[in-house]
Amino acid sequence: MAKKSERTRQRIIDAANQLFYRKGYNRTSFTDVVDAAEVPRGNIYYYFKTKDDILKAVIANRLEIISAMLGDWDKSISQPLDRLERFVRIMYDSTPALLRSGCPMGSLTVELAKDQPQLKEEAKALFDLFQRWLANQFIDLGYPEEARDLSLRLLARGQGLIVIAQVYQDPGFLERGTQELNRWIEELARYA
Amino acid sequence: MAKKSERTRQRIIDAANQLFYRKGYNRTSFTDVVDAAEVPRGNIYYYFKTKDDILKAVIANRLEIISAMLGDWDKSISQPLDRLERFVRIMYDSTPALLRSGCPMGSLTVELAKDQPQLKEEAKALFDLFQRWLANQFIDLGYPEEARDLSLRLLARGQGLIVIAQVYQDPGFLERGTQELNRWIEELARYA
DNA sequence: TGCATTTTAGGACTATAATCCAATGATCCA
DNA sequence: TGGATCATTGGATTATAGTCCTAAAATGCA
Repeated sequence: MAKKSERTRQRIIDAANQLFYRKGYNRTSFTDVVDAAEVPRGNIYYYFKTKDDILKAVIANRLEIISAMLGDWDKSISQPLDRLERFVRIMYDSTPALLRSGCPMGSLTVELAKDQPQLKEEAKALFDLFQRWLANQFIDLGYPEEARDLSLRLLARGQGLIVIAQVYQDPGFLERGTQELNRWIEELARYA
Repeated sequence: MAKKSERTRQRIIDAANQLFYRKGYNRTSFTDVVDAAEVPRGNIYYYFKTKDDILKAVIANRLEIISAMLGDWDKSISQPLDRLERFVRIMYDSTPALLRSGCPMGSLTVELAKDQPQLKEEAKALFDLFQRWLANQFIDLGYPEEARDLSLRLLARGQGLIVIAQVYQDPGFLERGTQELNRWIEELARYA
């Protein structure tokens, strides 16, 4: 059982993940992470050489979780239309967190895109994962040519809804916005 | 002539404004600002007691500039449809900066919204300014009831376009997106 | 011109950041 | 069981952050 150390490592990742989301990457300090993870100060360095390494591990962890989720959806939901609506629903279901801290993927990428290009590329992988999955659904829906553009448009509308809902602390706006997204998707499905 | 000191103050604001936009607020240091403004280290404290004060001055400065711009548009453009399209066009015209550093208003507010609520409220004033102006145009267009919601939707779509265009470094996506916004606005105008 | 106020100037100060180390303790296979 | 590797620990280290102070220079008005 090399499990004890594996669990410590995961505790660090989980704590960092939460902090990066709630405070932002650059405003989260090593001290914040070791305190939240309840790991002695020096120990964290055994697992991660730099703060950037922690971020990479956090992103890798998110990628795994999201991959698993999308895989589940692929298994449990047969129609592309329903899958797309499932995607929209997760936004609606996350309303409280989104109002508090924004989109975990969007806010992180926007933060890093400013002047940390390598880290931004890491974060972009989260977008890529969703984007490819969404594009596949649009292909299945009968839009092979437009799939990529449609997926980007859906992502963009989601990002915009979240930003404005957060700025104005308006859950109703998010709700109406996601409903409109569903209408848009259904329309696409109808005229496929 | 109390002008010399006024110009120094403005130099500090301009330098901070650029840096906050390009690097983000929290990653910009006092040292960055004094270096860029070419003001001796200690002197900046004569003008601003804290970094937060600088941010407030930067936001106040942006508000002035944007107010003036919107005022100009009100004067020089008679139709609400044309005014709305002027708004959309400024996004398209700013493509290079948006791809590099995102939306000056959106990225700042998203950064501060995470855990600097007072500063986030300051930044929100930028959104309010645009939002109210946009709502007025939608009122003039014949949508008094829906004006606020329409203005938020337009802001949201803009924010989404910018985020995705930046993530994927895709000016074409921004161009197509703004064109679609224009179509949407024109449709609204047609069926008013 | 002389005095009071404004502005400049550079460095000092404290706090906190990230990183690293060296000693210690636990664990595991030969 | 014993030696080697893995893991823990707290503090040391260095850099940089934001803030502040005091003295000098410049400026503007009486």
